[in-house]
Amino acid sequence: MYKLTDSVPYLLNRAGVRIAEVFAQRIAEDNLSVAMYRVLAMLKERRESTLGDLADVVSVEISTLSRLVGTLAKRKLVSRTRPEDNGRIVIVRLTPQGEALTERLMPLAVELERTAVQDMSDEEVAALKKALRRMHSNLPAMSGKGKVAS
Amino acid sequence: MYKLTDSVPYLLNRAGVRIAEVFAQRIAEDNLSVAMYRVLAMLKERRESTLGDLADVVSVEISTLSRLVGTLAKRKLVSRTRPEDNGRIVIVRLTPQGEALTERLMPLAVELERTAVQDMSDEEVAALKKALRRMHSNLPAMSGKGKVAS
DNA sequence: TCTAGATTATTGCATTTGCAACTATTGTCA
DNA sequence: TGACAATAGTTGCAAATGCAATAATCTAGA
Repeated sequence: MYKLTDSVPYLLNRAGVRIAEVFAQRIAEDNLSVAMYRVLAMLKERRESTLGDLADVVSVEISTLSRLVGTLAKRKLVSRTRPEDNGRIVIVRLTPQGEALTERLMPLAVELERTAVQDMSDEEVAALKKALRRMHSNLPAMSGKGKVAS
Repeated sequence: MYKLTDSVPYLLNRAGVRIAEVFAQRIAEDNLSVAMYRVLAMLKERRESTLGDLADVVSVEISTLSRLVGTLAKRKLVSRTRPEDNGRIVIVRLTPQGEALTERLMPLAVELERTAVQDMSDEEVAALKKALRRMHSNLPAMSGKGKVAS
């Protein structure tokens, strides 16, 4: 029998919102949002990325990301380049300052995660991550809202 | 070694966003948002609730919820009452129409959940839920943003 | 080669959201 | 009892968000 408060989507959202709230507060003094942090951390991981790829990774609309990257660029935390061999895409990279900031913030993320999973074993955490990845891949990506083939 | 794309907060957000997107699309024809559905489903579960309690359950700001419940009330899906013995609080209840709509939508939520966890065993799903609840309780509630005692 | 279509990002616009301020009511304790 | 504090909800306002439309570039087929 179905109960909202025992359903996976609900519990997922609840945990996700809370963890994001806590992290948002920690990075607020640097005037960063959680999405901004994810962009920076992603670039630290991959060195460079296009807007579209970043949008996929960060799970936000590309239009939102365009503006978000714009403000990061204004603050000299990232650079935006249109390659000569491809004038459509925009390559985003960390600046040295962006990299320094990211390195300073990552330990906070590590600590937050440790707090969140504090009473779980390594196996439990691994199972959790696996489940989260599975659910993501079990659901359609649906970029063009109500689109069914074409 | 830390990797954003292997961190729990990131994976949590990614799965949560995607599952919410899919559900949002399914209930869009009824002009409902996911938060609205959660309010309705919560009231179906508890019969009645105050705004503050609903805000906690649904994980949104009470100001947002106030407006959200306002539009639900305008559509006659819920009723708002200030009890005579307590003029501060507002009791929200489902109307018959709201109940009918909720009953119609709940199977969609069930099916979505089934799709999301399709390749997991009952034990795995139970462990997932347990982990999600734990993380939620492991993190501070922080209603008043940067507040530390007083 | 030239054109129609696809891809990628940006911008306009309306909606949603959250924080802060405010109102109203209730609780407390001197 | 009376005043001050605490609680509950609403509203103003600015910021963030998403969708749709647009611009610019690239790709592919005739």
